[in-house]
Amino acid sequence: MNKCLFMAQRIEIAQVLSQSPIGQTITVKGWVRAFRNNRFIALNDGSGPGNLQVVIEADQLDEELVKKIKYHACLSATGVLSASQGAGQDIELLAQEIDILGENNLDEYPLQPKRQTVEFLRQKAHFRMRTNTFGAVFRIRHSVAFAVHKFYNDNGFFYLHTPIITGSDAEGAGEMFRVTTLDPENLPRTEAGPIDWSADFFGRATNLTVSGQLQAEIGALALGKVYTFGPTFRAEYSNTPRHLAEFWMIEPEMAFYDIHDNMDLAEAFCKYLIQYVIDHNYADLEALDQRLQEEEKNLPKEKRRPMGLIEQLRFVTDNPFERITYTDAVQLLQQSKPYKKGQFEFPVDWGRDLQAEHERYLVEKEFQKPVIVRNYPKEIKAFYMRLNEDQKTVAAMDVLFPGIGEVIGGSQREERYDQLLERMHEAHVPEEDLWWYLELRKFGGAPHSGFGLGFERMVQFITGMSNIRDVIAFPRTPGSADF
RNA sequence: GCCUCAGUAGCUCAGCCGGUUAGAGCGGCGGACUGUUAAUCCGUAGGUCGUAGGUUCGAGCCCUACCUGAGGCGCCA
Repeated sequence: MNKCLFMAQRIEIAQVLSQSPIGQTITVKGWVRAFRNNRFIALNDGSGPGNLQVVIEADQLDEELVKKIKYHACLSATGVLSASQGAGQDIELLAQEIDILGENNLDEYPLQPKRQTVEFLRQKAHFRMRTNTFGAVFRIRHSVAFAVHKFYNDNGFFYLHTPIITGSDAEGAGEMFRVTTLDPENLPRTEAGPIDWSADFFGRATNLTVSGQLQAEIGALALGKVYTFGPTFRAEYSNTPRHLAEFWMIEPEMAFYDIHDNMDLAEAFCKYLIQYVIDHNYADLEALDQRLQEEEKNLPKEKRRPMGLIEQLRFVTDNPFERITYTDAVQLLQQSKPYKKGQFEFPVDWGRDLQAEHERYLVEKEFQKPVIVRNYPKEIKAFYMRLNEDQKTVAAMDVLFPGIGEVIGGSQREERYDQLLERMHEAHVPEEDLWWYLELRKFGGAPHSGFGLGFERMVQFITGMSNIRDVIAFPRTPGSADF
């Protein structure tokens, strides 16, 4: 833990616990997690999962002040750090001075010092970060975000900010949110009747981005290796524990990378993020691991996770991802037990997309580790993916993780002008909208690849949180945009 | 968007076959407590049973619609 220069006359509890400056007089500030026996305060300031025990002499403090030491009240404590006489902790602060910084009214405060459901806490998003679980989740989320930048910076990538408002709606990545300043009560019309978007702010119809990929390709074909990391918006009515209307996505794009280079990068990237959290947030992981184990105690064995959280993370970093082609995956599925027993709800045929149940079988039963499926039929994939020599498949790849499914989708891009144009026509993508995308191929194009990683899905996997709404501070989902 | 399940005190839940005044634990409030670890002990308050209709002598319980939440599916990251 580095010393912070901007400490506002206090020392952070994470630093106290890691350095144990016994004998020194220090000031800590934080929120009360428990007040026991009129004497012991468990104080947490969010700097880490650990609490500092603050010991008071109640008869030496003002009675009114002691009454204000309540659950989740905020206070400042100054005293001498000492070895603890109690069994539960090594050190404690013998307080000489206590200042209440923010009182709490427990009569109306919704949180309680006990296990509360994530569904309840989600409705109290302004308080939930004060709990052990969400504190751990959001410290880890920060670490993953930081590790993203560190990984790419250390590997020679340039961070490219792609636009959040975009005029292109030709990407086919889902329904978009319209951005407009027009008055919905009084929309300008052309003489023929439709809405006149040329009268809108940008002189054209605009939307929130569903992907920065097409713009990232511009960067890759000039800077070599770039990545984007920003918010992404999908106006899909997706009501699942794995979807958000507003989420964060990381999209690296690399010149001269083929599909295999792309898969190598994707695997190394996933492993790096996980390893970074193991190295920097181990105590938070332990807390989440323990929470999951307690939660699963009451479940029947077959519903429990096959591994503990940390065990599973290590398993992913220590083993190569399985790599198979779509064609092999279909064969494997057709030879599988659930297929033969008719246990799959959806058919498995070459040319159909793999369903969630099929992906789960591959990842959780067949291989029991992350799987990268590549070379999908061109009909079920996007127009910009590179056509393979068989003329039937494209150089697409999906990285599938246990529990959360697809965490990465990517491809080698079609760099051949004529091929791309043909695919655009087949997919009914208007070429006049993407004239610049086509020109990239016309003027000094290059083979290149890239992928998109769903940031929250990765955080979900690393923290073990089962609902994606619990790994983003303020989730946006259909019908819900509170806070 | 489709399907399934749930909604009873602040939270988590029980409530039999439709039958008197709806219960528990935790939390809150009042008090005790100087070595506690989700502290403990004593006392106490707290409910329009999601909403609106309906069936019935009688509805927390049955029926219909709606709202909210969760899970599954589709779409995907």
